Amino acid sequence: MAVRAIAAALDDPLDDAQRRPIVRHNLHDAIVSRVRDMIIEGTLAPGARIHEGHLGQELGVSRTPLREALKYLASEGLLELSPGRGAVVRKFLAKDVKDSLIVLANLESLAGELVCKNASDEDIAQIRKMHDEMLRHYAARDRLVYFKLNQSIHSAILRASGNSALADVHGVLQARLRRIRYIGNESAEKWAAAVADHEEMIAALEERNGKRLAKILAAHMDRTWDRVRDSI
Amino acid sequence: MAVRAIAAALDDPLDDAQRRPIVRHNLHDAIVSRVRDMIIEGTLAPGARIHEGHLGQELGVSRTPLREALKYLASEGLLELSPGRGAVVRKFLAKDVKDSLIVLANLESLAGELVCKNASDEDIAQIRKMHDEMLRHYAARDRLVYFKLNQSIHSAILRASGNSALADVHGVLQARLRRIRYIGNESAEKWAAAVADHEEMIAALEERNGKRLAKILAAHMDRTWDRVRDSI
DNA sequence: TGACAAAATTCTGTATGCAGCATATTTACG
DNA sequence: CGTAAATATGCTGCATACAGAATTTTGTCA
Repeated sequence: MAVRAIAAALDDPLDDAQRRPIVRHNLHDAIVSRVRDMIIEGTLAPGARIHEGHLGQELGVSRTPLREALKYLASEGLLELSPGRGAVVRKFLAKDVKDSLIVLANLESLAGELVCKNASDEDIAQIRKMHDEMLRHYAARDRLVYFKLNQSIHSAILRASGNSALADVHGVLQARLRRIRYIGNESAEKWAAAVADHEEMIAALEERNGKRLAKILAAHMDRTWDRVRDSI
Repeated sequence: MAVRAIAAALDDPLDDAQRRPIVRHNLHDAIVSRVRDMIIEGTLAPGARIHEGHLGQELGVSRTPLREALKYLASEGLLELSPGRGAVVRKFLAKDVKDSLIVLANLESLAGELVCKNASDEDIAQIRKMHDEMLRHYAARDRLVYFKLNQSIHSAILRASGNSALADVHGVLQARLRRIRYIGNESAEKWAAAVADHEEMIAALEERNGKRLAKILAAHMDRTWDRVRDSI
């Protein structure tokens, strides 16, 4: 199921360094995750044409399952297919990014209201745990792990909202922007502001104040635009 | 690009009777549209397992491009992939439908505000044209053409909003629900109420009253739930 | 030297074949 | 006669091979 695959990848977005070899069972999912990560990390640069032969060799798989994975990713919007010319890594223009952030703000806002209604206490505790861990990595200025936890928190909120369609489309948009948000350098103040947003978030969530959480999430997304606009 | 393919299919959702043969150029898109239509029309029933050999033979293509199309549709959420067992037409539970409608209401609401700001006069004139034609087919009680135009109007509003990410995710959710909305029988009164909604819609659009249009679209989507809930 | 045309190369698109797994059927046994 | 094991069948997953389109290279002429 699409949702699961996306959700799984969201939990483990940017694995550092070199990759474990492709697993033998469920090759499709493995290739999809790997290529998705390569796009997000920039190994496959935006606008770059994908050479099926080379990439297949690099991953140690033949062209057939690789092509299937490429079609899958094209449907997610990470690749574009031009007939006769194969797949190209999609370039996101500034407008695409801004448009996506507007939609994300809306979706997260809705999720904020729902999660306060529908989340179990364990869900919230789990999110709080991630939040605390994220704070530790903020204190250590460990940007990569911070980023991964940040994404995981947002995904967890969406999942805990109980609306899988919502989590699904959110996952697609979040995946599209992950690279840009990752490379988007934020100054110390902006980073601090983002952390402050998260503090408010978790507070609103724990008091199950849907309206407030929705507002914070939307505003948080608005500020994200300021953080990434220069890196597009 | 995913968006284009979806948008194209939205314009021509349920072509009646027998199909033109698969075109030779751009086989991928052709197969994707055809299989998507077969799912929407119910030729491929929800829960049904897809037999690659048979379906390929029926469409006159080999398994390779067919499998690629199946992965693509799985990413759209119309199919589910289970390793070793191939693709199965996704079953939408009542909750899935309701969840999707909630998200759709939100997205269309946002689109309503945007379209009043961003649409060109020609865009609006075009939508008005579709609306008038839809009314003629309502008068003739031609449910199929009415349905197609209805869907096209919603898609056109989304496209005219100028936010492609928004139109994109809307397209995915709309595609998932198309079959259910199509078979959802509405009584004469409910159908009339839907038409009345559309009248209000077009009025709000023409006076570019974003708030009003957003409200109408959201309410329209809420009522859709009543129309389809029994047919799930 | 630059531009155009033709040939050669490379890459994509599709079909086919085979291995392995899942399922259906048969057979053996309680 | 029912249940479980064993066998047989069928289907999916993957690799490879080939045809045709796209691109690059080479050659020729102005």
